[in-house]
Amino acid sequence: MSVVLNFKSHLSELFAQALREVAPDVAQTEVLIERPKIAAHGDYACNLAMQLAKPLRKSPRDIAQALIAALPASDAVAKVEIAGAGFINVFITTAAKQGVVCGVLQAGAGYGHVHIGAGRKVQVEFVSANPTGPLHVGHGRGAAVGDCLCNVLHAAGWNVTREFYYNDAGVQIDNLTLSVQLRCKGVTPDDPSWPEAGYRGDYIADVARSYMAKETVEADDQHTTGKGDVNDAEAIRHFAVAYLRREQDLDLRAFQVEFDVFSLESALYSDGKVEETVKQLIASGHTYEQDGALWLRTTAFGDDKDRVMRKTDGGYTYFVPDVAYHLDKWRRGFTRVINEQGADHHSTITRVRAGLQALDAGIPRGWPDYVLHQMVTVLKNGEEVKISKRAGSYVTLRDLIDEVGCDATRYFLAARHPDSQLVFDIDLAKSKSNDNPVYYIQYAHARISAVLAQWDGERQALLNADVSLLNSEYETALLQQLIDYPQVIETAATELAPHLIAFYLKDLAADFHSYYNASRFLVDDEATKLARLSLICAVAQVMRNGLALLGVNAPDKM
RNA sequence: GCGCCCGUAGCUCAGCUGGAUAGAGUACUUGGCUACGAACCAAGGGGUCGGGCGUUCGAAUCGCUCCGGGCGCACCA
Repeated sequence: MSVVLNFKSHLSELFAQALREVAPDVAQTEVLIERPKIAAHGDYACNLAMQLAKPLRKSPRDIAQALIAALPASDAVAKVEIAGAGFINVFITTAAKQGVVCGVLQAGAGYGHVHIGAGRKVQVEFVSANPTGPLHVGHGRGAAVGDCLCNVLHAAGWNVTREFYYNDAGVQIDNLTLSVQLRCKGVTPDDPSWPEAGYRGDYIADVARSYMAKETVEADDQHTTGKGDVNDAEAIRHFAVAYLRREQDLDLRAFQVEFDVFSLESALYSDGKVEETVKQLIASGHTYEQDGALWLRTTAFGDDKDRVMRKTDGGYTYFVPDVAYHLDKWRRGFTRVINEQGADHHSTITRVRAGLQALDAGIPRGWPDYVLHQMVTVLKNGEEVKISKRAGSYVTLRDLIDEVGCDATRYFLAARHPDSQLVFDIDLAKSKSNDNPVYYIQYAHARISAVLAQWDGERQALLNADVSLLNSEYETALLQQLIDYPQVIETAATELAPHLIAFYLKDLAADFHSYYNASRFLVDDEATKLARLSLICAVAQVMRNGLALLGVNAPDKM
């Protein structure tokens, strides 16, 4: 008997065959296999008969009857029945389900990986904060969601590149330079002369102090030393950017997020890529001069108004290097790019895509993809927290990591649908109790580790356990969870919804805790003991795999 | 005013490309450690899925509309 590890696709194939025989005319109909919510409705259900009722002008139940008669035999299928309006419910044999234990133990860390990506390249750009201050909670959400998404895509068979884009040029950096310079001169933000757009956080003073003390900072393998000259704006700019990039790098390291590539906006200028993009846009005929500025006719590509490319002062708006940057991504061979960013930047989507279309470079209309996360509100003692000492006007990612730890921060920031606003409750994330889902999941893993540690056998023996002994309701539920895991990864990857992993793990942990309370593992009967241990060993493996996708530790003790 | 996102139990949220009786956690009420870790488990109450109309055999899910909340509408990023 061959081991079936993906029942959904297996059944889908069986029904497709039956369909070709029963109704060749509509054999193109997509076969959907779903998991019913109620156990009495079987393990899998197919609604094909109901879909075909109209085109075939027959009753769903008659069609279901015919489909069942034509269904090829399979070792994995125990029973097929018609229910309700014409659902076809399929029951999987327990033997086939029990096979998953061996499957998990053999595949190990690779269990759950699927191949929908087929090794294709995908670039995920996330965080991409301006080097003008420490990372804030919003960047944290971007980091958690983006990193988890990358892990999920990798597990789904994609060849992933993580990229961070630094906007180290432009007006924001001018403001940063000015702010640091003023601090060097001893001017503080409460002084009346402090500019409206200036940065007010305490960290600006740190940068100024470090620059004046001629310290050396290291960022991206480059060493930058403060010149100590209050009047050299260029030196201050250079130093401030390096200083803050290092600071952000340290924030990311503390959050255990790593990038493959860092791209700099300034490099797009020095490499001539911005100029080249402008020339190409002009050549494509979608630009015009008006009021002393150069405009791009983005309205021709779905934007609600045209955009300025070159300002009257001769500088380019951020939009031009953005287009140049994305053209560069395309030329690097990324036919798929996903930009993860805060929803407050959503207006750039239309603009960047319009700019790329205007280039006539053969880039598809909907390229690149976007995942936008909504805003984060931080709550403490039931009240919203809006400021931090260091940054002044916002809560930093570092504040959260220091207060609740890396694991809990990552979990909470990744465990929500990106589309919904997030309330980060510091008290909840900190609580080492049953109301904290992170500990709930980690505790399940630690419990399994503790049981296995007390068992004096060889792990290898678990591979030969008689899994046919696993047939209690608790065991059946866990087997089904293990079977579902690859499907969860597939859905999370196609929907770009990493939060599904977090919910899955909570469900898996819940089923395990129930099992734990209802049964003993280290029993006298050797066969029973091995069977149960092999199951919980497989559960622990899947927990490790899933937690790794979230970037959360799976501790053996806590 | 225009665009994007959201509205599901008191609170925080799931609900996969429409499916059968809408689910968790938390809070509240009860019960379970001389048993592998009680950071756990079991049981109970709690809902016009924001309102309305439509499409469909079938809608929390799709479409339209209204109400409410967030974000964005720069020659800032």
